[in-house]
Amino acid sequence: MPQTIQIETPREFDFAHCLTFLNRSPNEILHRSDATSVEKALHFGSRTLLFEVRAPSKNELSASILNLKPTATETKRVVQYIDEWFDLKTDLKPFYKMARQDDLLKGLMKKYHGYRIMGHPDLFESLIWAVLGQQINLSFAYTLKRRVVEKFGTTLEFKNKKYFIFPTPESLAGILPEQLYPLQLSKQKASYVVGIAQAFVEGRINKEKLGKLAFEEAKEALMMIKGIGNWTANYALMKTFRYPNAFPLEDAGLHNAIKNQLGLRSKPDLKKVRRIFKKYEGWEAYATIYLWKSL
DNA sequence: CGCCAGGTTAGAG
DNA sequence: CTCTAACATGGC
Repeated sequence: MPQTIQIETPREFDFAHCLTFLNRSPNEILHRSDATSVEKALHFGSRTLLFEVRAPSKNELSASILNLKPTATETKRVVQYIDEWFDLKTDLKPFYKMARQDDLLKGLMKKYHGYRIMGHPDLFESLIWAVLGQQINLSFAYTLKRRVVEKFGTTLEFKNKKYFIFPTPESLAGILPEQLYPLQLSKQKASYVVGIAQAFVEGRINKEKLGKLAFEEAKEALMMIKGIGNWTANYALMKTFRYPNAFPLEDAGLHNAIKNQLGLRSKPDLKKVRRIFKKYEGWEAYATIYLWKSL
C-alpha cells in the first residue's frame, strides 16, 4: 500500500470542476485523469515519482505516491506541487463577493463554485504550451503538444501504463527548428520553441529569477524573448506565477465568452474588454478562467 | 468551401 | 503609437 498524505483545501474548492478541466482533451498526455482522480509523473532530481490525487471528502485531497517509497523531502515536494497546481492558497471569498454583484460573472461563479486556476508550476512548459496554442484552435494545440511531448519528453512506465513528462529546455535547445516541422508546427512556432528553450539554457530566464520581479518587470523580461507577446506573457504570469491581475487581454476565447454571456452580435474590441476588466481589478485572472469555463 | 482559432513579428505610416 | 500582412493548418 502506498503512503497517502492528506491535504486540506479551502472551503471554496471543488475537485470535480478542476478534474473536468484536466479531462478536457483526449490528447492531454501530461496526466491521466477521470471523474474522480488524476495521476501525474514528475522528475525530482534523478528520481521519477508517480502520484495520484483524489478527494476522499469535501475540503480534503489525498495524495499517494504510487511507484516508489518517497523520502520525506519528496513527499513534501509532491504536496507543494499539488498546492501550486490546484492553487490551494488563494482565498476566493473576495472574488466571489465581487462577482456576486457583476452581471457577467454572477451566474458563472455559482455554476462553477470552487473551480480554481489549474496552474503550470513549470514555467518552461507554460510558455511552450502557450506558444503552441497561439492562433490555432485548442484541439489542434493539444495535438501539437502531444507530438512534442512524445518526441522530446521522457516517460515513466508503471503497471503497463506510460506516463509522459514534459521535455526539459535542454532537450529542445539543441535541436534545429526543422526537426519540429514534421510535427506540424509552423516555421515561426518551431523557431520560437527552440529559441525559448535556448533562453532557459543560457540562463536568460528561469522561474526563480522571474519570480523575484514585480508584475510589469516580469512581463517585460518575458516579452524580450521572440515568440512571447503580451498574450503569452500574461498567460504564463497567470498560470505559473499566479499574479491575480494577469490575464490575456487579446484572447479570442475570452472575447467569445464575453460575447456569449452578454449576448453581443460580435466580439468586443480591446477597448471594451479593458473597460469590462477594469471592474475586476486584482481578480482579472480568476475572471478570465471563469469566463473561459463558460465556453 | 469558408471562417476562425486561447497571437506574434516586422515593416509601414 | 497604431495599423497591416504574413505565418499555416486543423476543426467545424
